[in-house]
Amino acid sequence: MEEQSQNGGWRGSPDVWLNAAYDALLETGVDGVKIQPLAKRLNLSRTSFYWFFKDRTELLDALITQWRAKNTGNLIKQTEAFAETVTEAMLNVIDCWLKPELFDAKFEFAIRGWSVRSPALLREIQSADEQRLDALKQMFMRFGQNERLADTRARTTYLVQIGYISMQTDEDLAVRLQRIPEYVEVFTGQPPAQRELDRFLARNQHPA
Amino acid sequence: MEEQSQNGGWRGSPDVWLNAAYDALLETGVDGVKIQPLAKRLNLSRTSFYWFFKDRTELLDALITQWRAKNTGNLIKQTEAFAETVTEAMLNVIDCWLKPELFDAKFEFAIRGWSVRSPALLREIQSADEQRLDALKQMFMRFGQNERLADTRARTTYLVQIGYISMQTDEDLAVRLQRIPEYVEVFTGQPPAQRELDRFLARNQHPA
DNA sequence: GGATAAATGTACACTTATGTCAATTTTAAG
DNA sequence: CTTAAAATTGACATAAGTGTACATTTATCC
Repeated sequence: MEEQSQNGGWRGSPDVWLNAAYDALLETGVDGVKIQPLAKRLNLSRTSFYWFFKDRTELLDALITQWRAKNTGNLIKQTEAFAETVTEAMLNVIDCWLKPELFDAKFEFAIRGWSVRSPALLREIQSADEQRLDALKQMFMRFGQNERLADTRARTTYLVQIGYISMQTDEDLAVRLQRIPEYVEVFTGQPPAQRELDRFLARNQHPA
Repeated sequence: MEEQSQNGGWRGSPDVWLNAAYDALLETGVDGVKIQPLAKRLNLSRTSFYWFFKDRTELLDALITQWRAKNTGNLIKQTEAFAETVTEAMLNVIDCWLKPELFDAKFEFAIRGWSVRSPALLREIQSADEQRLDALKQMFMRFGQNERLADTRARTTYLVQIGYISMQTDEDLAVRLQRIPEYVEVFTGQPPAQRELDRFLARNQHPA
């Protein structure tokens, strides 16, 4: 009785509209998130939307809430994961850029594009940036970097990822994995040990 | 007779509309570039726009043309500027991130946000990214880096900047100058010489 | 099977945008 | 002063979106 996703039942729900909004946000930016087009895609009457949400603003707020919940928490967790060396710690962080369940890059990009027109959202993003940068900086300092260099290394690590997202490159996993050893070397100042790379590849080479 | 920017003359011109469009693009993204609001800001009748441009699309195309002309050319020029060492070369590139006349970061950000909804524009941006990354890679290789590491250093340098733009941080010149020596070290793998920094600061410390 | 709540749909009123057309005003040139 | 080109404007037609009110359909609970 719990699962009733067959046909015939009610077609709409808050989640159905929210997921459609999420898709539209990623595909076309916040200005693509409009009730009328979403209704067309869902084959639902436009107005039945208002049974689940007060208005369009409430839907947009729900999107922001969803973003808030996901990306920042996981990244910080990865900076704190166990590691013997700074290169191993770096590889833990890089997991975020390869595992979609840890960090939703397209969502992140869409939210940033949206923030141009929403000062409130911009403030939220900048607070998230600060938290993430600080977590990375602490990580570098735990491995003996002085504060200024730790700060710059944190920024480099983080900004490369934000920049990568912003470039909207769509390379496959193999290509991206190739560059990892060099990135670790540039970000941390030293090359990763082979056994660290082996461990990293072992957990990242199953694309399914 | 050449300068007639007093009051009374014709108020509109292609440039007046294009500049207003540019401002709107930077402030609110491409969806803010609408004839009606622009007309209100310019205190002009909405319809007089059509005397200068065929339609909205032509205005948007003009914006893209403007972007194309500015950012890529200057960056590549800086990667090719004279330098004795890799750190000096890096400081030449960093000029782009500090001198608005060399690289318009906000414009770049707005264009990237726009490209989510314009496949043609996305292709243009990706071509620009390739050209810029290649120029940086060549620069690192001229100073003896092997190809793979040169590629990663080029990406790091470039992506940090794209990421920085995407963060929409608004730090003042002094704060940004402080971090430069560390960035040079991370990007190139070696710290810059003091006389190189002196030269760099000399040409970047006049904010006017 | 009938009441009831959940979900959907139709009709309406309103807003904001685009682009065309036919006047009208303004400037410069003869 | 006239005229013609350059620039501006208001009226019109159209499109796409928002949200409300009210009726209708669909499932569920007794």
